[in-house]
Amino acid sequence: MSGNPPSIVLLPSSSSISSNPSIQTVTAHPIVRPPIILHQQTLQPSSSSSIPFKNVIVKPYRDSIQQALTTTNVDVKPIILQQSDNVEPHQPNKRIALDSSDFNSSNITFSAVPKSEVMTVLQQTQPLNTVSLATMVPQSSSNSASFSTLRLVTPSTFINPSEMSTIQTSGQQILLQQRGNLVITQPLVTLQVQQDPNSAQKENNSNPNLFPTEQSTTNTRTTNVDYLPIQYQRKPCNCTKSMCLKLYCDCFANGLNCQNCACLNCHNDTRHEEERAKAIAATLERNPNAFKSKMYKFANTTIPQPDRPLKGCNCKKSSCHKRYCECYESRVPCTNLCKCIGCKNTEQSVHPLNVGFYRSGQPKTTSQTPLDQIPRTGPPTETTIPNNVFNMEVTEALATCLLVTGQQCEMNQMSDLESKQAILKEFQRCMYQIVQSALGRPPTSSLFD
DNA sequence: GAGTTTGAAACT
DNA sequence: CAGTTTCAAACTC
Ligand SMILES: [Zn+2]
Ligand SMILES: [Zn+2]
Ligand SMILES: [Zn+2]
Ligand SMILES: [Zn+2]
Ligand SMILES: [Zn+2]
Ligand SMILES: [Zn+2]
Repeated sequence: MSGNPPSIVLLPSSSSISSNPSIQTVTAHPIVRPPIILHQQTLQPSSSSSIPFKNVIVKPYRDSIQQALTTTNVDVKPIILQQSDNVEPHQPNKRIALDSSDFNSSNITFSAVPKSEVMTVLQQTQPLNTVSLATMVPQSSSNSASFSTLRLVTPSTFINPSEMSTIQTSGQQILLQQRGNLVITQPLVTLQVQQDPNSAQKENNSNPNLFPTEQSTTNTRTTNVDYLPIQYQRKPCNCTKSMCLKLYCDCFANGLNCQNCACLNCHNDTRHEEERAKAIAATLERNPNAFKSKMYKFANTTIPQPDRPLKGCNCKKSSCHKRYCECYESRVPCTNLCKCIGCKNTEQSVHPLNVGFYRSGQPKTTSQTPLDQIPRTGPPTETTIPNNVFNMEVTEALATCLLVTGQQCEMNQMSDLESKQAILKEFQRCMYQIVQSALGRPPTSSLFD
């Protein structure tokens, strides 16, 4: 309820930077595979064996800091602070009645662009239904648009310097650790083109992966990713025989050029555009839906993206409870389109925290998961926040902010310690914004400090 | 890290 | 279409 949707702008509290275009990229393969939250997380009392830390290397897609990720329409539901007497402590499949009846669609906006610009941009793009775009960010923190930092709602989860987010900036690399349901992933920096007839086809290395997705147009370069405006593809492929020009290759399947991949004989790069184009055409001919999101996975789109899966799985041995299953991997329950045998991937079985993970602006769920049921290692809290707060989109935006901060640190030649502190602070700031938004709080409740 | 299992994509 | 092969990733040890 409550009339107008608040919007929250998350932008890196930029400090002074000088545009230093020459940054070299470290070529380490990102290890990113967002873990699926399981039900019976055995919460061992803080031991070595409890929730394992996984290292996630956040690595910039492109070198310079000139990146921005802007996302609109993130899911946010109005949420009432309340203690969690409502929920069974440890019942796995217990879900809270969800009434999707009325949700307050507030906006969260992450961006590496000064606030003012973001706003403008948003205004421009909104009608066009474009969500993300990349912009050059000069530097210049706008008029001290710094958001302040407050206390986090869940202090236990973060800011535990020694054990927690080991953030190291070394070279161009930021090493984070993942904990609980917070997954830091490589920030997306697929430049997602705006509808801009001219600039789209520039030769600046911006966006090599354009994909024609409409079957209508034979092979026109649609300058626009109609269906996949935001790409979550990060994982490097390891193809050896497909030349990364078949759907076997995830990079190709997601409309991306291979980058930082370990593939052999890869032709899925800008140097084989012609061949690649043919491959795309061939693939589309085989299956016109090929590059549409088969499952929900990449359904965070603005345009026609089908609201339901186009296709089901055919699992026979995995009970659809392994990541072999595309439905499970996409964190959606199996549907009647699936021809699986022995399926256990039901509405009930999907952990609430996984619901809508890959959906942008995923609004459906009003259910909450008490923080003490969120897998983590710290002590419980009485607060609850809506599910799906840390979906892929939000997480990615968060990661982008951190990355930008790290790069700024480098450019300013800050010491390691300073950098760590800065990034941690940025993390804190972002978290605060996210939580605020998750709680349905108005945006600007920021204070200067 | 090597070897196996799995199911989507490709092929016939 | 259906049946088979190929493929790269998920998984196991
Ligand atoms: Zn590949
Ligand atoms: Zn690749
Ligand atoms: Zn490749
Ligand atoms: Zn399945
Ligand atoms: Zn399924
Ligand atoms: Zn199934």
